[in-house]
Amino acid sequence: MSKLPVTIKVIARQLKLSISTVSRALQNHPSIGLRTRERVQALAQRLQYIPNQNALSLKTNRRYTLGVILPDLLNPFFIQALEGIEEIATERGYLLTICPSHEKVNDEKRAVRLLTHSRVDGLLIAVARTTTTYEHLHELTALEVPFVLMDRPVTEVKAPSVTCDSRAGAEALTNFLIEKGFRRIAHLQGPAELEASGERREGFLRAMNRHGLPVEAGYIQTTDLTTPTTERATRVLLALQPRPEAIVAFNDYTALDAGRVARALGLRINQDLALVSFGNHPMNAYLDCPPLATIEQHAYAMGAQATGLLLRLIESPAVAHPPDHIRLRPQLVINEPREALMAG
Amino acid sequence: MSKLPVTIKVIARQLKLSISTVSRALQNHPSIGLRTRERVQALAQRLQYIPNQNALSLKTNRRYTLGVILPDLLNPFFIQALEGIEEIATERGYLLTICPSHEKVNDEKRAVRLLTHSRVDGLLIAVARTTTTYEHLHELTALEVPFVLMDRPVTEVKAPSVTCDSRAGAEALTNFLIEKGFRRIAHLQGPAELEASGERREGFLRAMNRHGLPVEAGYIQTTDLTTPTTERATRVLLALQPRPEAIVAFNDYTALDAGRVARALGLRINQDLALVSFGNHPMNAYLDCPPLATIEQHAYAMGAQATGLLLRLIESPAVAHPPDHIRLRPQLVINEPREALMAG
DNA sequence: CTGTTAGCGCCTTCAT
DNA sequence: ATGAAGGCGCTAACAG
Repeated sequence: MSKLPVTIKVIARQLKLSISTVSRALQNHPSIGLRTRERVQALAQRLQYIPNQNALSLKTNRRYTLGVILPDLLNPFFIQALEGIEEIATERGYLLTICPSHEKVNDEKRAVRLLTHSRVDGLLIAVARTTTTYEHLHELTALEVPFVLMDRPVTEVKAPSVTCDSRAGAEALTNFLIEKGFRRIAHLQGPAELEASGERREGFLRAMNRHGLPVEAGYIQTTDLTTPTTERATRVLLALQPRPEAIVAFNDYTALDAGRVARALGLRINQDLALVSFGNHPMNAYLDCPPLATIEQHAYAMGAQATGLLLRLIESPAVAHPPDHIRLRPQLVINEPREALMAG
Repeated sequence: MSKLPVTIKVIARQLKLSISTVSRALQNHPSIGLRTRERVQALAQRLQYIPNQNALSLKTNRRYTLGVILPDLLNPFFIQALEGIEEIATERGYLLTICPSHEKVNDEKRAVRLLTHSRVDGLLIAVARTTTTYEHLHELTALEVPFVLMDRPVTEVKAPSVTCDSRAGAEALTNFLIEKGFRRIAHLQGPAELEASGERREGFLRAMNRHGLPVEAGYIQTTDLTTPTTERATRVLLALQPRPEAIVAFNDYTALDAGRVARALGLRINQDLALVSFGNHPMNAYLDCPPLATIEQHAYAMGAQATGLLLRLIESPAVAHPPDHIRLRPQLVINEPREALMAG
């Protein structure tokens, strides 16, 4: 019932030419007569000939496709990264096969396996939060499948990476608060399994130390990034004596959750309690009371650079690449209070 | 320099077996001796043999990959759809190749071409806002490439589709306002090129008519969905005499932009002016003043159902499929005022 | 200028 | 129970 596929063989038969002549004609090979070439191309056009990528790939071992493993598509950070990836990949003629890992190691391992089997030319991976064993990545190394790690650094794995310096970001946020005159600054840190949690805490502590400011007992609370936990942690912070004047939150969501709790307790945000955070979440633009400052981590640039790196690995495997580690400089973004806009 | 790939040929040579024996052994073909099978599988394991999907695809004409063309990845609606797609695709063993069209016809056409060439098994497409010619889709039909349209209905193209009944949604929103006691209700409609714009306006008008309510002159304003235009349109609406008591906005962003303008003019949201909208945007959960009500369009379900449909087309092409058109029932979501949470 | 041949990796008759 | 041969669609020497 289904139409038989149009191949160069079909074209050759119809034109009473050999298969190779047709092949060359389609590639504008110089040795083919103009006359013949035109006949071939005309028929190919008419028959809507489409070269079979599977056959080409079989020969060249190239799919012109990159595999992308991302932990969470609902997180705009990774979507922005994806956009950066897409920009470069498209520009270079590559397609993207995307696998969400849902922050689960198992899904991540499955994705690595599937993508390897499907013979993508290389992989871009932001490891899941729960990934603590790395055989699947070591296996990629063993198989010599090029891959680049993004966002979440994995010191244990020898592979190029593009990450953002969380420590510097946290330090910048804290400095910002200190310069604004805040002294009793607390930190809502992320879960231990995220390397970023430790880095941000370090940045926070460093800024405090450098300014000779003490971190009061209990001023560092932990959240697993779910709303209830963040709310609980915030209540703990705000019940401390003396009460913190400002909080460096793990990310924008954390800051919002904390802000809600604070207001429920009757505190005025940015007066009684200042909040700063990580992420520069697009939704901030729509909030009446976004975090006072937030850190832009350049997800887009991260994706783009990782893709550039990967394509270099793929397209010139001859060169011995010292495992590149690109470290992006985070950027402090100060959110203008909404009042400015109200005036307009 | 690069390791030569492990193929069944390599295994055969090492084991002094024929290629076909190895092939069969790996597939647990019954006619292979247990002893041989074990030796083959053991070596394959040790050598990290990975079957070459390109070779398989060449024979079977199956990539176990679906192409997905989405207009805008930064729009959570499409990401939710993507999650639905991914759920079903993964469950059925398919990978996804994703191409953003950035709401541009040209990117969309390019994507269709690339995906067709790469021989994906089928396509899921939400057409770009600017798509008004459909040769690229008709071509898919001609090539007998299975595809399913999502979200944005294209009456001109004969293909299965999964969409959400925008008209019913707008009607529900308007009814909600009327039941709340609002009478002077305005509408901020979307751009003409979106079929959804017309549908939502119709739903709005129908609800008004059914309740015998007039739509005052100028009570329908248009926005291209950018913030400045929405702000301008809102100013126009709010300058009208009599001033609208409520606005049915095209989507949540529109409602937020409108709300900001209203407050800048000194109006109290949900008292002097009620706002309802489309989208059930996740950010609503973090807003102090989300739209009073919004329409959930079941992006996730849409993606999942479209994928189910597509896989049916792919896996049983024999059956003559009457072009299915699944129409999802939109759902009215009433946003609780934030005060409730403040109490907690 | 064009045709013949071989081969990419794998599966699948058909022989043995 | 195993091997040999052909073919999926295409390209690229190698012949003429």
